[in-house]
Amino acid sequence: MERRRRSRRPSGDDREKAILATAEQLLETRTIRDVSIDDLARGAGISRPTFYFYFSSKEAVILTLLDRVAEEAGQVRGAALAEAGDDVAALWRRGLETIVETFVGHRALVLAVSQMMPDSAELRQLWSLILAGFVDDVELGIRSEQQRGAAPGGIDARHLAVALIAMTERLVHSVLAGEEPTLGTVDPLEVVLAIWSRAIYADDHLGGRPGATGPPASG
Amino acid sequence: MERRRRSRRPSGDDREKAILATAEQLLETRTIRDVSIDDLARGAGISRPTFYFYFSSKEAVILTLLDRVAEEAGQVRGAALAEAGDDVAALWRRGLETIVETFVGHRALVLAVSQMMPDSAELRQLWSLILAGFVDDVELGIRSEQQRGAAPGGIDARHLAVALIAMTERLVHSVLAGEEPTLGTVDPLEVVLAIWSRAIYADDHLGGRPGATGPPASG
DNA sequence: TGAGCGTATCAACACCCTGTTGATCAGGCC
DNA sequence: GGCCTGATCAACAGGGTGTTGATACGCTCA
Repeated sequence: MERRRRSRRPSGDDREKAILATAEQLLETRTIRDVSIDDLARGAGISRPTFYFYFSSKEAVILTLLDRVAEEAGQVRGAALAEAGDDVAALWRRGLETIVETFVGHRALVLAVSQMMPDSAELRQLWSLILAGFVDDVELGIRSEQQRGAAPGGIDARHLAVALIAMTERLVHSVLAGEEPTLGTVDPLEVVLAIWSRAIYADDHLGGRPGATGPPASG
Repeated sequence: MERRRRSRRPSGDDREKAILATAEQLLETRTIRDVSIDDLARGAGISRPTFYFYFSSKEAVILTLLDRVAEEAGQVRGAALAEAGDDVAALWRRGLETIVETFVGHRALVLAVSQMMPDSAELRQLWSLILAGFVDDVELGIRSEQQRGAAPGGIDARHLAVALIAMTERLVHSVLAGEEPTLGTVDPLEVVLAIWSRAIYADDHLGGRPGATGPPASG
């Protein structure tokens, strides 16, 4: 691991970091829409045109920030899987905690990203990459449980995983944004986990086949 | 039902309609961000300042459009409940279809709303009102099934309802926006319904109590 | 009938934000 | 010492929002 850049610029690299730091800081108190490029520039001690020397747009700043999170998410995903042993229940819980933590641990950024997504194909793509990672893990877990007979089939593992991650994402986002309707004071994680459990392990009797009518009482 | 306004303006009322119609039309092909107030004005055959005579902002236009949907949603909710008889499975399916239809039937508007929500407290409020209506219905259904013993307890009906609506909302939105990861070619409604079924009727064994470890195989 | 009042309309303005241009400056290097 | 490259910014161009002040239309009431 030798250092790559021999000619370290006196300030250039620091300026970039300063911009990113300013962005993170300002996002703690304001919406991304309310943070102008001038704000970012001033915060980093430079003028607006100089900002453009480092980033091509506000979007690029957020993208860089999100890149970090994406990398972090990839790493913890692997770690969570390796960590827990045979305890399947603990493994699900740990996995869900990891996912939730990824969002909650970057509240300001996540909200900014969700606000800019409609305007940025690149952001959408990177975000969906992060989600896809989570979906892959959950899908794998479901498939594994289905194959060893612990979980019933009937729903495609992939579809189930996509839906469960969608639910989790939306619910966490609601909480982060303070939206209604709420789960109240309850830890969203517990609610989500309970539904994951039922969705993955229980059998369905409301299924797609027409004619299936009376719902059997399942104790 | 007598007409209220005796002095019907020669054009004023029509202008307002024209603006709303223009908005709906333009949203079919562009993002709300890409529709300027000037576009709306020109589309309605007026100048930009005149637009402000009818609406105070772009947000107000979307709000008016969403108001209609909110009313419509309230009406079909009642209808769906009254319609189906004893067939509980059909009732759930019908209810879910109603909800999904509300979103899908107004694709352009829904996408516009979701884009403006971060910037508009009023939009957030109205949107959450619509959602709350759906949540109430689902909660009622769950509670009813739990009380007659068809559905197990273990998850609070309200929380379950909130989470299921969140999942549905997010998933439908993904499809409307063409986001990844996708459910593929499958009808999202079937996937969602299957998960509703499991979440509402099956029992959980991954639950919150620590110590619960080995997942029992459920047939 | 014509003064008066609300409705409706818009040119022109003030403002803010983004992104670009072109000039400038500082330092390493040949 | 000349020159390229990195870095910087005043000034500009362009596009969007929301406001102001003047104006025109039509109805009503004296």
